[in-house]
Amino acid sequence: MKLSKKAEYALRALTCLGAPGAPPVVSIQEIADQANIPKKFLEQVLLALKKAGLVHSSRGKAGGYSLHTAPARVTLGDIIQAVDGPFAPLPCADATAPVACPDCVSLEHCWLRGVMTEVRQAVVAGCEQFTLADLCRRAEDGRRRVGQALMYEI
Amino acid sequence: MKLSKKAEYALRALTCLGAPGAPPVVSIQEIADQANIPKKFLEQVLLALKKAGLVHSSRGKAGGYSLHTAPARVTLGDIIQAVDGPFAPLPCADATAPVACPDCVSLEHCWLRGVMTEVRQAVVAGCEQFTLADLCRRAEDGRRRVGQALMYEI
DNA sequence: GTAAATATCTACTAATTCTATAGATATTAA
DNA sequence: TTAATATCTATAGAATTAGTAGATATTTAC
Repeated sequence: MKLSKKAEYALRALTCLGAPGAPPVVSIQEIADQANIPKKFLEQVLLALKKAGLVHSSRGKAGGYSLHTAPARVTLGDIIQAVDGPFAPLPCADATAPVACPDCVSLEHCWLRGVMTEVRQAVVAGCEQFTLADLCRRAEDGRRRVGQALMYEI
Repeated sequence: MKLSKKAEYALRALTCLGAPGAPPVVSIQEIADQANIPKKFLEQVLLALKKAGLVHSSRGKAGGYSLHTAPARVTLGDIIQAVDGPFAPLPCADATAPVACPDCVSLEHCWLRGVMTEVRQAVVAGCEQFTLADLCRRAEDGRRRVGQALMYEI
């Protein structure tokens, strides 16, 4: 129940791309600078976001990243799961590919499975309340109060 | 977003203590055997549960552990937080002792704090749907279908 | 009062996961 | 052809989680 650095960086990077006035394409280096993220680590984060279809990339000179989906259609849950993998308190409570836990003889008889499935759903619902558009708006509000230098303040 | 072994063992141990027909006091050794938990690790789990006021212990011959609170008044959230610490996606979104995150200049200006606070509340709500009594009932149902040997099947 | 069974405490080791870095390669535009 | 960029694979370092070891304190029964 703790936000990973990967997820934190993903949120910062995406709000960077979705910030009002942001250029249409932003390089890894620029994102790393603005959002205060180790560049090589950010690479991996952006790759994951790309794999999940959240960003688009272009190579070569003047290349970089841009949002692939409208900020209002991307939820906080989408972002976290893109970099950290699916929410699943137990292997048997995974939404799409449930498998039996090591100590269990079968999925069906696990007495925690139903419980953990509902917990997962609650987490997902909690994360789907918020869209990237919300995050960008909040980040912008924060910047207005504190100054442009703090783009990367989470 | 993954249940720790500590939490898993805590759930098994407590359902062990709260099982219908369980003796009023159960030793660590007996819990470890019934619930298939490494004994020395279980020690630490039970100490944490005791510190959180969920179980009571007695030493000496015929000593052991018993539930301190009625199963219907203990939630899944209480149990997980007792062994894993408070739910807090970010340090600034802790329910009782919020502190600024490393990259933040202050709590107040963090644009993620409000978001993560609501996410935490959703998780807590998801975990408070279930009480230890629910878990014990589900575990008992599972045992009836599969056989007493599978007490420890999560 | 002694022995046996128990919980408690402190410390350590092992395994795993998370975070970050390194370096080579491919692509694009000027 | 060069410079700026993304991509890929591998690895190192740090932190957390999981598990183990051994000594100590407490209680009951005899």
